[in-house]
Amino acid sequence: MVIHSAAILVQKFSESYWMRSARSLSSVRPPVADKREAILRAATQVFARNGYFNSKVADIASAAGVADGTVYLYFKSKEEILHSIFDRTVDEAVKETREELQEVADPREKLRRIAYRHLERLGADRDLAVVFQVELRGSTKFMEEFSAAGFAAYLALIRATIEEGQRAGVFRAGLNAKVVSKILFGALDEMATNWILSRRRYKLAPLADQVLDIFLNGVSA
Amino acid sequence: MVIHSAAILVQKFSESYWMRSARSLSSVRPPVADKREAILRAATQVFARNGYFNSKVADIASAAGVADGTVYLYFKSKEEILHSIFDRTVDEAVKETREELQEVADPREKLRRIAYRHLERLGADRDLAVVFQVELRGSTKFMEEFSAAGFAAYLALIRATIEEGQRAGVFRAGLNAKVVSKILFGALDEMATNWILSRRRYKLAPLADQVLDIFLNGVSA
Amino acid sequence: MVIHSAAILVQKFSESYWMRSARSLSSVRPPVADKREAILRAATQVFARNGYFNSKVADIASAAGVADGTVYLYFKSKEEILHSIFDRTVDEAVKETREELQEVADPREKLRRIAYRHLERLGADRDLAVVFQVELRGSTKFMEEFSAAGFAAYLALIRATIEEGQRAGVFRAGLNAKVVSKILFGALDEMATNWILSRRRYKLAPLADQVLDIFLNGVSA
Amino acid sequence: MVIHSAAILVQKFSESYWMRSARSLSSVRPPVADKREAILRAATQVFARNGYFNSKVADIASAAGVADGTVYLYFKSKEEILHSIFDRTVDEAVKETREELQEVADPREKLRRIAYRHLERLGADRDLAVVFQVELRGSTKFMEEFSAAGFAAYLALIRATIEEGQRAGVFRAGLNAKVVSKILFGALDEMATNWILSRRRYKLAPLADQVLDIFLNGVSA
DNA sequence: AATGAATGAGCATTCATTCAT
DNA sequence: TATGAATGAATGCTCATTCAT
Repeated sequence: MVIHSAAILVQKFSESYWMRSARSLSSVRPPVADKREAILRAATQVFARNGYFNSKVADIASAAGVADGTVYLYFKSKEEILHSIFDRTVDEAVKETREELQEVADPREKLRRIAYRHLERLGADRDLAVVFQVELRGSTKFMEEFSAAGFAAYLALIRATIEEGQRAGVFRAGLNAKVVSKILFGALDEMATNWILSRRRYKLAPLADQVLDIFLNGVSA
Repeated sequence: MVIHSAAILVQKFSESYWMRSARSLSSVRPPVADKREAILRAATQVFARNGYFNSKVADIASAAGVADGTVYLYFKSKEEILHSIFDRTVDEAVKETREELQEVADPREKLRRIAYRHLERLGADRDLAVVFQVELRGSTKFMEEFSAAGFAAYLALIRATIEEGQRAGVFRAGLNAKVVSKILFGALDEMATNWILSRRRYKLAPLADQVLDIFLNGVSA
Repeated sequence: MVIHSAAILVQKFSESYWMRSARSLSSVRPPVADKREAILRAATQVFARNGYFNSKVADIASAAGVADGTVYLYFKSKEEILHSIFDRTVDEAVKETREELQEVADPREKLRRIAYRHLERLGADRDLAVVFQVELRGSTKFMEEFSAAGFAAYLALIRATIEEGQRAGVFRAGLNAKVVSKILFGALDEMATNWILSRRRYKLAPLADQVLDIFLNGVSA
Repeated sequence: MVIHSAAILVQKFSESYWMRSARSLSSVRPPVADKREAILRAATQVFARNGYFNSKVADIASAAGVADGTVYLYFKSKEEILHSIFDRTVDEAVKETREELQEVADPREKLRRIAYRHLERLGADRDLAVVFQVELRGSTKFMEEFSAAGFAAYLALIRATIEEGQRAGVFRAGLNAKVVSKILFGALDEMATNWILSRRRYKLAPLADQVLDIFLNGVSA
């Protein structure tokens, strides 16, 4: 009973973050993952709306519901947040695409899946799309670094599919698979960028068909 | 003789700056045009090397060989410099492309010219290419503004050629010319971006052939 | 007893900074109030010595013992600092004067108190006096804004006292109280300004007697 | 005849400023005086409307109808322009007041003339009044310098009249003439300042009567 | 882990003044 | 004398990052 009153006291404090976190470090620990996630999500939104350079870390923190300093417990710098958004998304896309490709055999169908999912992904989250199509482009250094990382893996998926098709005699053997894969990527990329910049609101993913129509026609043996 | 003395008088005055300046808009007083040009050139270089946001106006001024304040005699702001680089180049590209297209009749050949000149232009000035492929992309607002300006005119040239080819029965009539033109542009754009980001040094323009090979195959009737 | 253990728990937490801060707004966490005060004090000094326009925010910050950026945690701009100096002082003067006037009944004695305290206040802090007599005068906009604010309240005190004296038959009824109050204020103001500009060092407050001698003689019925 | 043709030639050039000025340096010379005057007038207006610190020399030049650089042919610096406005006006006021005082004998009437003319002068040129009542006050250094110059002479006129009145037994002998003269000046000064800051438009000069009513009553023997 | 007050480096822009013409 | 293009020193304010609590 008297203990109870103590418990009540404690319970009252238990609403404050530090008590919860003290309790959950070993067991639940949703805060950690949650906060990193929340910051990443908030940053995507803030970057998309204001542009990377015009976005303040304080804005991200506030949008994520954490204190300014907390951001630095999860990310080394503002730039690393941008990097992380890229990394997380590309890695996921690569993984997802890989799995999806295993379900299909026909190289043409594989490319169709890649293209469709590519646009579908971007079309599903406008803020993320803006970050990918606009904000991530504003830095040579950034693009250089990442063209060597996950992005290369993504392009490699396309390229491997092209080569597969060439070996299968479906695509013309004389084509440079590397260049060809960039052509497809560039075309899809342009669709995405235009979709973002357009004031009109339309579905992005269906454009994959038009792109593929021409592309496949163009590369077929 | 007395006339002579009058002539001398005049000759004497003809040395004063204001008389010379009337005579010499092109020779003696090139500073005006020259400085604007110099600043634009310097800015292209500085932006390409450091990125727009990391470039200081002082860097541009010093690279252009003028004082910091002088920059503001020719441009209202740092941003206007970036805009001017874009404007000048796109306007010129549109004009040049228009003229070139008049020399040819075959839509396929027209597209070939567009594509080749597109890559040739960027391949000829790496700094300018970096500004176009990287720095100009880092701002939604910027891209939105300009997609409606000179850039739209450039895309319209491609689109018009596509439509021309459709009317001539050279390209498939069922294709959406707008989308198709973006596909071509996107493919070329990706070639340019990859060229910039690559550490390897290769000729950019020749890639136009590979792009067109696939593209024309893809759209042909 | 068990209650006691609860109390202990609480006591344990009471050592953390956030609990202390709740308790110690006046003692442990004086930084907040202190820094604002320090900046205001430093600014008064810096403004008085260099003039408002020649004073750098960095000077104020350094004089206050804080970083440049800290100034902006307490004030929105350099101008707001000047405003705050004015506000704080006038508000206090009005309040103080009001209280003092309640202790007296005779309108003549009231004016004497006002005049004496007016000069005494300025005479007690030369830097503040300089800011008031010199720096605050250098802007029409500024003076217009404030003639409508606290300053009006101050002048109203004088005016009310005059009118009171008129009703009491002590001061001539025919006089325009508004103009009369400005005459007194103007005379005192000039004393203060001259005191500041003079290289001689003399007591300012005693001049109130000479001003009042003439003034009261002039307005008496 | 031939000479004539030379004369015609010369006449043609005579429209340019430098030839006119060459001719007129010895005789007409309106440009010099005119331009100095024009700049002073323009500066008064510009300072009054924007404040001294917010006024650009370029604004003054443009308002005066001369080139930026021309300003520096007549004044050493922006500050000297402000000084010159003060000097010119005070010197004139002192001279004018001196002359006016010689027409009168009665010290009371003399003060009346001083006060009336003081307010009349300021009331006649609002821009000049703003510069005097507001812009010139914003600098300790400035006020210090000038309290020792023409301004002192002006105050001395008032003081001398007071002393004259004391000797004549019209004003109380026990009063400190120096302080008394400042009281009068301060009262008038406040009238002027209030007139400027007020949005209401009323005649300034008539206020001299109310000021003098009280002042003379206050100092009379 | 979380907080947010404090820090201080960094920079675009202005504008008084100069000087070649 | 007049011009006005060019200069470059000067500074308020921002914001990523740190760190005491």
